[in-house]
Amino acid sequence: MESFAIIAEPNRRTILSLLASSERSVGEIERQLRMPQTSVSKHLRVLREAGFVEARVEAQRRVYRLRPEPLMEVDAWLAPFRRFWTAHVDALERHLDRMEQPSRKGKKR
Amino acid sequence: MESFAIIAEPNRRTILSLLASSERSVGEIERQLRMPQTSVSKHLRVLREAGFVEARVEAQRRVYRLRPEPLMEVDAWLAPFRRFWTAHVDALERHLDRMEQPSRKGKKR
DNA sequence: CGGGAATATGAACTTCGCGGTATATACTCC
DNA sequence: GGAGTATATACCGCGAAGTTCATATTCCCG
Repeated sequence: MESFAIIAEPNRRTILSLLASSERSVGEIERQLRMPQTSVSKHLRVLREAGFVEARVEAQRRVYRLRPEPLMEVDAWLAPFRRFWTAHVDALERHLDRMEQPSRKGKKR
Repeated sequence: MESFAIIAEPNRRTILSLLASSERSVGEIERQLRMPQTSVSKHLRVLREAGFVEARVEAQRRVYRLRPEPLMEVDAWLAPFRRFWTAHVDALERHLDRMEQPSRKGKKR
């Protein structure tokens, strides 16, 4: 599966967000997110195969942690659009500036 | 459908990227991306209903242009992870620094 | 060694979205 | 008003992915 499809799944995004704060075992994820263990394991498998996470074995636990690369890709795809929406917000601000009650002539800032 | 699911579709991402440079009519998209008109129209409908694009009617053409909000949401979701991978890249760089052939003692830079 | 905890895997079922084909709607120009 | 162009919609079939239930595997410990 492909990076964008991976993060299209809400449960997987939740798992990723959880792991963003720190690494966690399957059981911890299971309990904190109140989702069935089998489901957690499968999502983790998908995430692992796509390189979003990696697992360290610790006795009978598997501790999962984030890996940065795939999300960096997503971020890279978004980059070209940022120009666009900052421009938009600027335009909106200028617009609102012109809207702003014309009684007061001395502009703030 | 939800923002992340929308951009999970490769053709839709391509359309969005195309519109990032400038607005375009359905026919222009159809030709530049070599994809069937009916398919383009459907994807545009999905994108429109999710707020990624909006259409202006111009005679018998519809000219589509980007709207920033949904992609900004995606960007916002990504934000917390940026901390994470900049930290990682830094660690990697330090690691590579230590790896770097120890014969030469005077560091470059 | 046997039982229990932690995690993974497999199978069956269901839902959903995409692609394709056919058709409808809307506008323009003669 | 009829032909042609531009775009949208409806219906269908198929495959992919998610959920659940059952079971397998691995490890710990008394």
